[in-house]
Amino acid sequence: METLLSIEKLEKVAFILKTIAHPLRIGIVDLLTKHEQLSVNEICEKLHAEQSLISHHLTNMKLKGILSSYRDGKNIYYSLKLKEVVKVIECMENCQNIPF
Amino acid sequence: METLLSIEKLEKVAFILKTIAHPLRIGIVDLLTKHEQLSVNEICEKLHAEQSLISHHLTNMKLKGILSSYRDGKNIYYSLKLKEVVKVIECMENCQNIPF
DNA sequence: AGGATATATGAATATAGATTCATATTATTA
DNA sequence: TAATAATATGAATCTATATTCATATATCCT
Repeated sequence: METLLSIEKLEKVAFILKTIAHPLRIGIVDLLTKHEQLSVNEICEKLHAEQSLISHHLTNMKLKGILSSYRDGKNIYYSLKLKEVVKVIECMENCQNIPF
Repeated sequence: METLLSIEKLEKVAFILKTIAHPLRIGIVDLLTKHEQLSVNEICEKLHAEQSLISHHLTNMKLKGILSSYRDGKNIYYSLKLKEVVKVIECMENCQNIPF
């Protein structure tokens, strides 16, 4: 296949992009660029979303290497592990030509 | 909601990311950064994929403002319209820390 | 006009992802 | 140790997306 990217790399890139390509998950990344770390509850409140739903998304993003977490007492704090995703969002954020 | 991004913007960003977050579609964008324009058949061959499947993806990406196309005789040539998406892919491409 | 080539389209199916709900787990505190 | 708070988990459901297949459309060539 005559591409810059190997099939393997295509899939890796797609994998990461898919993992963030969702309004709530972008919201999570966005929050964690501004807040170093946040508890699940804080994220739920800030995004006005259900605990269970946010938890599923967080678990998933952690599993895929985008977030990390640690427990402190009753709370679990999440933070950004794969910092590169911020660039992706900034990139889109500054995009004037979004077609709508 | 206390985020950098408004809900509206979160959704726009997610919309674009979702539109490229797929191995074949990343392959298409990647090809079109190197080739100014390509016919459907050329894309099919380079990506080793079925005409109909590629056509669906192309139509979809065009609909969402990422690609444009023109007909020349029997062929239809596609090219990149929303150049910003290239940056997104480059960004991921140069990412050493992809967790796998 | 008829055949060949390139592409698009639509319906059917298959697959994956998101959301909800009920409940489990872990830690804290009275 | 019982009650509460924070989070996770799993199954069920809902929704969206991808793929395939058959066929339609457009253009070109003879």
